[in-house]
This record gives sequence, structure tokens and C-alpha cells, in this order.
Amino acid sequence: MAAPDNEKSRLDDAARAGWLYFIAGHTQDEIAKMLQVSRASAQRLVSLCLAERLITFRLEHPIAACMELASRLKSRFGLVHCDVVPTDPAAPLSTAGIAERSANILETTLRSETPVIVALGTGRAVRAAVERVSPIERPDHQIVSLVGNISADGSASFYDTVGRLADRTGARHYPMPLPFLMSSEDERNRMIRIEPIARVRAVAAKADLRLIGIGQMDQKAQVHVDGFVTREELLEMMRLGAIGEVTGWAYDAKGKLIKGGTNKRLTSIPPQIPVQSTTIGAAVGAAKVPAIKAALAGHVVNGLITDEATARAILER
Amino acid sequence: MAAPDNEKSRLDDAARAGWLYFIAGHTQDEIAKMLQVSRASAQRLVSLCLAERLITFRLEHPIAACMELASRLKSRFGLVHCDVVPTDPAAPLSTAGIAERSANILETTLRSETPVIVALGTGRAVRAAVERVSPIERPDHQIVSLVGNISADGSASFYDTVGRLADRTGARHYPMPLPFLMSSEDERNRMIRIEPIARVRAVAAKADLRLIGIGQMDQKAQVHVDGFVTREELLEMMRLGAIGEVTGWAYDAKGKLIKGGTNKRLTSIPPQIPVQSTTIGAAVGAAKVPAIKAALAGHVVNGLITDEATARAILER
DNA sequence: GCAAATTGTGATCTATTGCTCAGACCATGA
DNA sequence: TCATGGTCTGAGCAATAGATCACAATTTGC
Repeated sequence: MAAPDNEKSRLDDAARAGWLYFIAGHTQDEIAKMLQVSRASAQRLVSLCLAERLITFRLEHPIAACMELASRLKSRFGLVHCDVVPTDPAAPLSTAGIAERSANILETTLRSETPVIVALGTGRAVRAAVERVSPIERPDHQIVSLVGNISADGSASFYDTVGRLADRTGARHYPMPLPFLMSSEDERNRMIRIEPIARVRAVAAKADLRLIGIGQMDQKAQVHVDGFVTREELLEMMRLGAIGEVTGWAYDAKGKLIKGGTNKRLTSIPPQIPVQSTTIGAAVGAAKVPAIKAALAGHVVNGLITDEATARAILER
Repeated sequence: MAAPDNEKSRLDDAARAGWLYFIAGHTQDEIAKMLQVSRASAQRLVSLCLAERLITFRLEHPIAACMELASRLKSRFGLVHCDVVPTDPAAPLSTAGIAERSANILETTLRSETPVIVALGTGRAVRAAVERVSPIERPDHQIVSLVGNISADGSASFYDTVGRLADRTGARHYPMPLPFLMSSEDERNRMIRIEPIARVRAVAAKADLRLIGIGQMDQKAQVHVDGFVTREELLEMMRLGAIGEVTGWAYDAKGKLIKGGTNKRLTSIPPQIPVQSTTIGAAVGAAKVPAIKAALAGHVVNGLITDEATARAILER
């Protein structure tokens, strides 16, 4: 009868100490005096209270749920980085929130004094993020594009994220002066070997941070909506099992790159799978959930920036 | 639009910081790096999170309620000490819990190296407390009785708390070799002036700690049950407004001592009102609630040891 | 009944936290 | 435009908390 009694009174004391510490706000020294133990023991009681989960913390703020989701995503998929932002109820598909966060990541990385290489992929969130980066003079950094910035019709209208970001930092920048998709595999192979392009690819391979969008491969796939791939090409990829894409590279539900179709003619830089350097995907929306899930599960990316609603959907069975 | 936005994002950050600190268990330094602020700012965010009550602590343990009640009693009645112990559901009137606590107080006081004077009053809890004090050699302390230890019939059978406690400490002790109640006011006045008694009273007046029981003055009053006052005397005191007693001294609902009745013939040492030195009342039970309330409100005592059920009743309405 | 093992304790050292202060920054109004 | 008052920031320091160690107490196993 002695052991459970002792244990009980020990937990009682732990609870008392925890109460006095967290709720009444006393110092451990004061608590030690009150409970007639050494300060060391008071400290142990407080930790015991924590360890035994006698005391719990409740954060009454929408952010709390986001932090929780981020933490779960991080451990579920072994991510090196994860941010979940509150979903704007007025505009559930808005990229504003994730763009803000992404900009934050970019700024953090660019603030570094030692030279870094940042690679940018496609996606509205990535473009919006670049817009939100505040200027900082870092001429030693390098900004490189993972994806060609010339559309199918030959125009260079494709939004120049790399240039914009370079403007803000004074960094050297490497756009990729190539069409997104070549007309044949041979042509693609020739193009990516020409000197200026090879240089871009070499820089990109060493990128310290990649920030890319994650696209779904369905009827509303961004690569199709933007006119980079035709309806037929899209349908073929879907037939081949494509469920999502990063920088145009289509992958299946397990995060494996599709072998054929447009993947043979893409000029953009393929993701390393499994991903090595920090590669953060930014995406929101219910439609993208399967694509994001596959990217996470298949280690196409090792970081994610999304919103609360999307995060919940990803974690759902 | 800037101010509310800033403020909102500030609270967001505070919530984030609070989450990272309390729930994820990061240090403020780590949080500072994550949120891209100085450590000082991270610290401010964490305190803001606390100040704005974004985060709350919940203690999942019966002790929590007791601590809460003790804290409320303390501030409501301006007590220097208050302990509330869990009510034993199997024996709601048991003095075991409060005796344990009271013993603790006694031990704490007696552990002091500098000489202290401890005065003991009546009450089962006080007697039980003394029993639970573990021996400690402190011959420089003094233990003094506030109340005569000879009952009406002349026997000295009345439980000798002072002697017991002195046994355990080696302290000098001053029992009060007097009947509880004299037959007349004159006789009382004569008795308390005789040398040995006057000495006891002098020591008692300087007591650093008084530990006393609080009795109710109703049909089941302990002073009557124990045979110290007759039924008639009890009824007279009740007519005079007596609602409770400490060391025999009856007081009314406001905590004022009753002028007449047995109070004129008591040999025990009256409470100072308002109380100056630390005077702790120990009592449990629904029947004692009015007596305890009056003692607290009238500053008959400035400390209380009770149980959860009694504490709730005291605080009610 | 004794020795081993486990557990708890206080001393002491190190890390973390809270606080103060001087200066920067910003908004406001003359 | 510039002074003015208020608010926020980061540096540095003092207070507080946490970790480690050797040792003592207690329990457990033989």
C-alpha cells in the first residue's frame, strides 16, 4: 500500500507545483519554499507535472490549429519545413496567405551573408511570393529558374519571376530562355545541351532552396490552362497515371515521374526524387490535394506551404 | 486599415510564439530564429500571448480545484495562509487531510533554527496534526497551550497536545493547568493572575504561530459534546448570538466576541481581534461553515486549513 | 538478511528567460 | 519641414530554470 500512496502524493505535489508555477505564476524557488523541498525538487515536480500531462496548454487562437497541422504534416511526411496559414473564408483559393509565407522563406534565405542559390519553379503562389519579397542588397546570391520562360507560341510573356526577384536583391539571375515544351524528345535533348542552357542547369543543380508550385493534372491543370500543353497532351498524361506536376514534370499517385508523354519533351529541370536539397512546394485548394499528397509521399518535395483547409484534407485518411 | 492589420498579425505572431514555446517546447532563441525576430522580441511575443490570454493552462488533477479554492479564499478574506485539501469521498468529515497539512505547517515552523513559539488551541484536527509531526530536535522552541487542560470534573484527561508536540521536539512546553471554565468571573480573574498561569499567558501572547480549531456553536458544539459547557450554558451563548468558537471563546456572525455568558468565565486565551500574528484555523464540515465564515470575515483567524467541500461552501453566495 | 539496483536528493554549473535602459522609428500636428 | 510624444527594438545584465553529478535512501531479488 506504500508505493501507490507515495506515488499518488508525489503526483499531487507535482500537480500542486504545476499549478503554482503555471497558473499562479510563482518561481520555482517560491514553490520550493511553499512545498518544503529543495528548488531542485520543485523543478523536478514541475517537469513531472508536464511529463505526466497533468497540465495541458490550450491556445485559443486560429493559429493554434495551423501550427498543429503543420506539425503533423511535418512528422507524417518527414518534411524539413512546413507552414500552414489560416484559410481566408472569403477566398478559400487565394494564394495571398501562402505567398506571404513563401516570401518570408525567400527573405530569410536571401538575408544570409554567405552566397546562396535560390531556384524558382512555376505556380501562382511562387509569382506572388516574389512580389512580396522586400528589397535587400545581396549581389552575391544567385537566382535561377527551373523552368523555361517562353511559351508555345514563341513569346517571352511568361511571368519572369527570376528577374523580379533579382531586381529586389541585385543578385545574379539565370532565366531559362527556352520554350516550356519542345516538339520532340530529340530537340529537347539538343537544346538542353547548348552552352547557356547547360550553365543554367548547372547552377540550378546546386540550388540551396527550391520554391515551386504543385499543380494538379486534371481538366483544369494549370499547364493546360496557361497553354503550355494541349488538351490531347494533358489527356495522354492522365492516361499514363499523372496526378500532379512540379515545374511541368508529371508524376503519378506514388510520386514517381511518368516515363512518357510530355515528360520526354520538357526543358524544365526535373525534380530529384527522392528530393535532397530543400525543396518547398506551395499550393492550396481541394483540387490539388491528391497532387500534393503524392508529392509529399513520393518525396518530390520535402517542404510544404499550404493553408488550413488544404492541410486538413491532406491529412485526412 | 494598417493598425488593425498590424495588431492582428502581432497577435498571430504572439499565438505562434506561444504555441512554439508552450506546446512544441522550443526555447525563445529558437523561436526568435524561426519567426525572424530578435530573442527579446520573441520573449515579448510569448508574454503577450500570456497577457492576452491567448493561451490557457488546464490542470487535469483534483488538486487543481483545491489550489483554486485556496487562492480565492486567500484573496477574499485577506489570509496570510490558506490550504485546501481534497475531500475524502469515503469520509467527508475526516480530519485526516487537514491534520496532515497542519502537521506540515507545524513542521515547517519548528524546522526553523531561530527559536519560535507555537501556540496550540483546541480541535480534533489540531490533536491529529500534532500526532503527525515527525520528531525533530529543537530544544530552543517553546510550545504553549492556549486552553486549560483540566475538564469540569477536575480530571486532567483532556488530550495533552502541548506535551505531545514537546515530546517530539524537545522544546520547552507550557500546558495550562486550569479548568476550561471557572464557576464565576471573579474566580477566573483570580486564577489567571496567579504566577504560573500568568507566565503561560505571557508566552502565549508572543506566539509566532497559533494553530487552533474552529468550533460551531450549535446543538453539536464540541465544547458541549466534550462536557466543558452544559446544555444551558450553550443555549445561553446561542441566544447571545454565538455562532462559532475558538479556544472556547464564542463569537457572533460578524466574528465579534460575545460579551457575556461563558466568555466571562473562560480561562483560555482569547483571540486577538483583529488577529495580528499568524493564527491558523483548521476545520472541516458543512456544520462549521457559518462558524468558519464568521471567523474569517471578523479576522478571528488569518489562516485557514480546510477541505474542498467546506471551502466551496464558504465561498458560496 | 544482505547486496544490487533503482530512485530520489542537494550541490553546482550552465543555459534560458525576464527586465531595464538607451536609442531608433513612426505618426502627428504645428 | 521639423519638432514632439509615443511606441518599439536590441544590448546587456540579473534572475530563474534546467542539467549533471556524486551520493544517500529505499526497494527488490536472491
